[in-house]
Amino acid sequence: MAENLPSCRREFVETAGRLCQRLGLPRSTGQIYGLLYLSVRPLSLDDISDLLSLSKASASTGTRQLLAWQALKQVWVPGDRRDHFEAIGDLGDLLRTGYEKFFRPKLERSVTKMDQLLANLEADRKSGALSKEEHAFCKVRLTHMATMQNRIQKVLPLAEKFL
Amino acid sequence: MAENLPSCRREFVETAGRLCQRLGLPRSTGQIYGLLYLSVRPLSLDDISDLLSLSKASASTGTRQLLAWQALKQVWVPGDRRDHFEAIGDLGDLLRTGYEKFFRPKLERSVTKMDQLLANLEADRKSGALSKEEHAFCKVRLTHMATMQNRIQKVLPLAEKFL
DNA sequence: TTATTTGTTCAATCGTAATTGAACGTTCTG
DNA sequence: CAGAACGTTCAATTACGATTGAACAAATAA
Repeated sequence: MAENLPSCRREFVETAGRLCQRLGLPRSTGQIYGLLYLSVRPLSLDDISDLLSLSKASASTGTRQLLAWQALKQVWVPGDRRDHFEAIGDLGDLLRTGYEKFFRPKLERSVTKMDQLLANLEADRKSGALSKEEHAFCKVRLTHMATMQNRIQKVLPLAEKFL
Repeated sequence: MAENLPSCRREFVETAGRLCQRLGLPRSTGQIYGLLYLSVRPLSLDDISDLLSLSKASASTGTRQLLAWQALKQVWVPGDRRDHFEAIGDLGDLLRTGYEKFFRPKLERSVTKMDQLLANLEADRKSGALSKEEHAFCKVRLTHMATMQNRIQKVLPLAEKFL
């Protein structure tokens, strides 16, 4: 069933799959997006699982994930009862959404975490778990890290706007 | 042997470990860096594996990895035959090095890959594997992706300088 | 020299998460 | 209505890579 893709699309699918894999995401998800990114017409779940030699279960979970990331949209194909999927081509939007949904919340949580750590540092000093010297050293290091966090939080939205 | 760390350091180690894990790197590597980042004095492999309840093998591979990333330096402690390790505190440098060693080569390879894909696209057109319509569509999509690559390549060095 | 300490390497183990097949509920069709 | 088509869910399997213990080599000490 599979392997009837033109070589450029096959290669693209493979590359997209490996990219996702390296980012810690399921390979199949990347393959699905790659397949649809170079597809003139929307594809059904069956098309996807056939062309990629994936189980329909994988195709289903993968497409739902991609829909949640707004990387795909569902389109209706007249005369076919099945769901069909189309890649959203604007990669800039995709990256922006990814930043908003994925990175930014994580960065904000990390700032909260840093506050906790600094509070903990003072508590440890008071309880005697840290000597004066240790306390001073840790404080320098942690505040350095905190300023780095702030810079990242400032520069990312700018970079994001540029894309 | 383990568990005699002040709570702020313990928490920091845990956080650093989880961060690395989420980035697709070994948790132990993050733990090691976290431990040393808040350590006033250099630690030996035995110290590390004791304090983190890790095998010496993990400590060894982790420290060597971190040395390669220039996240640690090796220091000599008089009167002790063992290697000792110290965290390099400048996180800006760490990120810059990480970009140079990790991201940039990958980005450059991705540009080469894109050239291959575009060449492949033409070949598929000539061989008839792609219709004129398909060829045009894929070309639009791939060139869009190529411009995105270029933008990323331009903005990252700037962001990097800001940190 | 032999014994001990130290660090690395490698096959085996373990944990985690992706993938699958089967069972399910729902919606359409005849 | 019965039956088929479609998509989802979930337990079981599988694949991958981090971690480990043991064997090893190199350097030191006795």
